[in-house]
Amino acid sequence: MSKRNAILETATLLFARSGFDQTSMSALSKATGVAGSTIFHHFKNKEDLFINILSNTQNTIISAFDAHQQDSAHKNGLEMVEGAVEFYLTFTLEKQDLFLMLHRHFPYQMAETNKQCRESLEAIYECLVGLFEQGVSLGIKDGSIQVASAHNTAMLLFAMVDGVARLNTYRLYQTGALYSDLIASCRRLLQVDLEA
Amino acid sequence: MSKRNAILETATLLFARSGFDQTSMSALSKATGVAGSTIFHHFKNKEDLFINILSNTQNTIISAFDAHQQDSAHKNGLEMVEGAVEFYLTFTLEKQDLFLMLHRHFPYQMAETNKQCRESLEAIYECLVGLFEQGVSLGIKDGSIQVASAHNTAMLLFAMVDGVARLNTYRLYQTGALYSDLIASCRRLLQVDLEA
DNA sequence: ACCAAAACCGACCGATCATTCGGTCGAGAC
DNA sequence: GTCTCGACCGAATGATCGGTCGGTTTTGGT
Repeated sequence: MSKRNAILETATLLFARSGFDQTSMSALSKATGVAGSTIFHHFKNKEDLFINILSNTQNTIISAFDAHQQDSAHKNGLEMVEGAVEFYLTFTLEKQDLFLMLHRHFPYQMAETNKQCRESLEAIYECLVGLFEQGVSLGIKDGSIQVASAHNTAMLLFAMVDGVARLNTYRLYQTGALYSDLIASCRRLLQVDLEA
Repeated sequence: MSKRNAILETATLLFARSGFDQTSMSALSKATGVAGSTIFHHFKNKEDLFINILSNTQNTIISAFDAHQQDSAHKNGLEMVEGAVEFYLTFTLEKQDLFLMLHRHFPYQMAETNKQCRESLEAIYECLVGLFEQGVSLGIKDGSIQVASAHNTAMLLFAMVDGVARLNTYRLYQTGALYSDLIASCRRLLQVDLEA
């Protein structure tokens, strides 16, 4: 692997586990096994390094979500949403470090001054919420879901599902036991009447 | 106000808005209007300062929640939960800085090495989730709520409500428009059948 | 009025921070 | 064979960090 990619990979891990400001460039250079100045040869500065990481993260997430949408089959919108919830939970476990990074505060702080950072974050969230929203919209059309607003409902679903994933990263609660209740709650939330 | 309290108040604001590591003691001393060493006269070190802030936060939140429980009247568990959701949203807006601080990552990071920090955070979350859980338990008894597990349901409710509040702090979405949908979603989530 | 204790301060410390600089090295172009 | 250029490195930079120290002021009890 090129040193540039090695730096990106190690930095992703360190930024996720320790945070942006808590990770020093010297710690990163040691962990990667390159000289400190080599990092600055490949990246303009520390912030630019993170922007590159975020851009990679964006690509990773978007292509994984696209792949899921093409692979998955569903007989109606409600089932599509349920599949999306399951996929999201599995994906956050699979890519724990990426979501640990996205659940931190520094990306959103940087987004307030850095345009590229904001654009990447918006693209990521548009992808995340978008998957839910597509399912909800489809469900409204085919009658499997009864809600007022597809977008607002998708946002609330996302807030709940991501909130559960986040409780995991904080290590205050074991949320594994919640997963089946979570799916059931989503179904209740989306349907006025249960048709067995 | 005593300088000690002035330091605590200013530090709460700075830690919330800029983060723990991003707030330097010299910046804090300037913002408070005291000498840098005065802070270390009142607090053992920077971490101890935050522990004191968190302890104050714990007291603030718990007494506000106790006051709400004593003041509010409700005819059944479902209404109690709805009142709790409304109260939580209002409270997070009222005490924006406190929740901005609690929505950051550094308290949970510190909790992994600092026992007092962990205990305070657990007490805070027990209070937050507890309010929802009491309502759900009551609702299960009086029949206004039909769910399997009071605790798990309360956790999911909390994850959703707090997730919406958090989206606000990230400034990626305007969540004000979500509030009425949020209440409606909670009601759907808690009831199998709607009885008008 | 006096004194001990607590509050407070400016100056200073070593460590660490992100970043820069001058230069070495090896691969590909001609 | 030599010229060029990007990858890479070790050492050094000034700034800033959390924290300490010795001494001064304020306060409250007697």
